[in-house]
Amino acid sequence: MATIDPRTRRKQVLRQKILEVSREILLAQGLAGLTMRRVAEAVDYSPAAIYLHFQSREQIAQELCFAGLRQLYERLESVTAEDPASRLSAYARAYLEYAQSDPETYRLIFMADPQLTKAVFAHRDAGGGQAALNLIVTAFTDLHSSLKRTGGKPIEFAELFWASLHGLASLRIACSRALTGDEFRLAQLVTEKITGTEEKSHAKAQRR
Amino acid sequence: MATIDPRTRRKQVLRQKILEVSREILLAQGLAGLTMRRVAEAVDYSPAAIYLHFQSREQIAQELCFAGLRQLYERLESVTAEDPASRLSAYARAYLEYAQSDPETYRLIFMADPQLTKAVFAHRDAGGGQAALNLIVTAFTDLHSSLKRTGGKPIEFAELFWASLHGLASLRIACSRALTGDEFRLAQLVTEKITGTEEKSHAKAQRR
DNA sequence: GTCTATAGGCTGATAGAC
DNA sequence: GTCTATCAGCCTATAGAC
Repeated sequence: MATIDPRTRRKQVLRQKILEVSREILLAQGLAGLTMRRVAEAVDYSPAAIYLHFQSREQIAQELCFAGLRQLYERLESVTAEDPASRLSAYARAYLEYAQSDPETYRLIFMADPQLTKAVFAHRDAGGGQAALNLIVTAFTDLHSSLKRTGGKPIEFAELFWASLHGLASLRIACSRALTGDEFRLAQLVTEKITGTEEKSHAKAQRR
Repeated sequence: MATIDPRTRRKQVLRQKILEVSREILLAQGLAGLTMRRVAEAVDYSPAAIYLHFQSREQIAQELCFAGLRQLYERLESVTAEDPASRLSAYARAYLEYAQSDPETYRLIFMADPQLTKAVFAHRDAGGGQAALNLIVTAFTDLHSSLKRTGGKPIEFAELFWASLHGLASLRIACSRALTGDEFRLAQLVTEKITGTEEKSHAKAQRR
């Protein structure tokens, strides 16, 4: 498995470098600014050389999405709170922090191009998308069993939670003026509402 | 005010027709497919003629956004329920129905291009964006006074409500597979959670 | 007002020399 | 592997004839 062949290695390094500069270009200029020519110029090769490592511009975009979803998953996975409600509260914060940290990748994954989004979600295993949602579903399962609730499936609550966070993140990205409130506060609020933990959270807010 | 001059009239008619075909092209091919050449071909004029009615492609896109926001506002405004919680429930449905009825315009307004979104929200008066949010803010004001609640400002609840609906609508548009649940049901659920009217709504669900 | 023609760009992707 | 050169196409916007 370990490829020590220097030639293969150099190729992998260049491939990685292409992805790195692509992410920088994406961040600075958006998807429309991500052109093969610009990528080539940034890694100091000719445009044709890029095609030795990636089949198309589309494939570069897809790999950026996968990398982004992995990062998002890592942020969620690093949450350690045991109490399910606290865990969901931390997920909310982590989710918005990710979107804020790399808004253009977030936009690429969810907003830029429906074809791309569909392709990315089609082979979910390649990214952390499904894994991330699973974390949230598990938290709601834990929450409901701890509260002995019966109404509503955890997957529904998880999707609702996710949609709310996505709404906050994407409105902020699309137009910072759209929301006058702080999205972290709004996320905390919606988490309380969906988990039904308003009373507890006031004490928690004091502790902070 | 009434311009009966036939020349002016013909000009207005053509302008309107340009917007109509633009919306059709947008729906079929997305923003990238909306080019001056295609618009010109669809109205059977030369590309140059379009510039007599619109300064640029960007301006056409903006006017489509304004028209879309007006339509969204009309749908919300036609809601008549007096009880604030029921009104919000109906707003949720109307909002999702609008997004579903014209997904590419919805995408254009909120997802396609941050510059465009910012421009549209910058002169809000031109569209129904601010007016629509005001309806929701009013409903939350009514709700809170009827419930004699003190915690949280109505504008926060309104923005949260909006963001949740936008999250549902935009995830559905970006990737129909992303949400496994029915978004109307999820919207009903989040409305109940945010308004805190879960008990009532069960009775309501029966009545339907 | 409407046309033709065109300036002046940009793009993704490939063929073929080295 | 990497290059140069290029194909084949797209685009917005404008100048100037009619």
